[in-house]
Amino acid sequence: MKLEKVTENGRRRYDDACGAALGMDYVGERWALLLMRELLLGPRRFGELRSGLPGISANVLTQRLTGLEAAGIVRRERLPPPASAQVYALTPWGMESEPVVLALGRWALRSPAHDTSLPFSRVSLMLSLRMLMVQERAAGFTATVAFHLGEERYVARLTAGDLRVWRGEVDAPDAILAGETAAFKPVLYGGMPLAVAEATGRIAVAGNRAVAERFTGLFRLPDKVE
Amino acid sequence: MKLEKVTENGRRRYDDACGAALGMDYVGERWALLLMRELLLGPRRFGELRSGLPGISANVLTQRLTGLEAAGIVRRERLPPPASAQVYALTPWGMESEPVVLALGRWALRSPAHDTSLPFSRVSLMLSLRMLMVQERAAGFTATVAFHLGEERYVARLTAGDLRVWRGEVDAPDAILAGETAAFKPVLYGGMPLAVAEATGRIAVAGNRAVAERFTGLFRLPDKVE
DNA sequence: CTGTATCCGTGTTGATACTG
DNA sequence: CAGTATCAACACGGATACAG
Repeated sequence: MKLEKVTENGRRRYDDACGAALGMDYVGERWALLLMRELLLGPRRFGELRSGLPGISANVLTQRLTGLEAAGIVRRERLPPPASAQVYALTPWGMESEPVVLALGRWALRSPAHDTSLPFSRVSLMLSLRMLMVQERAAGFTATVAFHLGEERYVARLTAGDLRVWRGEVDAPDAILAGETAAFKPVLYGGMPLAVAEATGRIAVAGNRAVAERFTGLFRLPDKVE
Repeated sequence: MKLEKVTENGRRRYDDACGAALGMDYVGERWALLLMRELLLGPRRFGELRSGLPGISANVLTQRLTGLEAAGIVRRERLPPPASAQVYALTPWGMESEPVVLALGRWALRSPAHDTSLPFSRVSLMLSLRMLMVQERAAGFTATVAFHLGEERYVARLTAGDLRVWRGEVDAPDAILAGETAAFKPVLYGGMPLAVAEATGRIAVAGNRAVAERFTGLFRLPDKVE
């Protein structure tokens, strides 16, 4: 009987020199790529990861974190006192997986089966800015916009057509947008004017309103196929 | 008891509006992305797919083909008589997954665990040209090179920094390179001069030798991390 | 709160054998 | 060659219980 080769942990491998096959060895297990997605904007704690990955169970999350750490994609970090909590972060190579996540998202969103009403993590929302910005609309526009999503704070900075996004604070943003994740979906991807979301109280706008409105109009959900 | 939602076929979904999650619903199942890879250079028959996917079993291949067809990624086509055989092809949207495969490969090949001695399908070799061409080396170079890999024929055409690759024939290529897949790996990615592979009889060169040598030097395996 | 270690029901996977 | 049927192994998710 021919035995299939498995990894040290007993998982299945493809045994193929092709980079795509090796890539699927790493990210093809259930939850692995989404876990990496949740870390692309900065380190997260165990509980934060669980919140961003609805449906994952604690034991599976632990297994994935262990496996990705062994692969050199994730690293455990201990925050300095007094926080002194453990967080999980992507290694530099793990961070380089961002183009994979963005390309996969751009492609899949053209599926006729895409359902925008499904839940959407905060990281997904902020990552979608980089995934779905329309380059031509961004030409010649420079702006720093702070997003306050519930308790979490993110920053998006557009400079010379290059959009950077990270979790954290920023001094003197041009505008601040505050609201829950779901409130941003119609504004960024459904053609709803920012003023409407503001009038209904779902998004609060501070700072330069013109910048806020232009910024929120930079993005487009790709057309569906068929 | 809370029931988890599943697809029509009973498979697990992520139920996440994020494009990356939807993408993993489609390509995250074992073998799915590699199957798509095998179709990126043109339609293939059932048996050709099995050859390019060492280790897949017939029933799983059937399941994946059925699933990808239902998702609108793969299409069954019947060749016109006298061939009259059935082949599987990517739909236009399925073809758009190429950037995902290329990005995944570029990222994963930087893994310290990448093993170049593993098997490598013909499609993988030809796709690696698009995956790993160094743009700067291609500047100002125009060439059409035919690859004869065993029984199969591929064409790579470089024009204005843009490399196209497809399975098929071409009239009057600048050069023809003939050999087995394994013979090309050291030449394209191991720094072996084409002349050496030729001297050992592993690759036969016809046509413009200078074009052949410059062309084979356009590619580079990314540096490994750590 | 942050995990780890169980057990268990279920579905997915893949090897083998088999049919058209 | 193309695909189906069967069956065994195991990965997954849920539900605990439990440790630091």
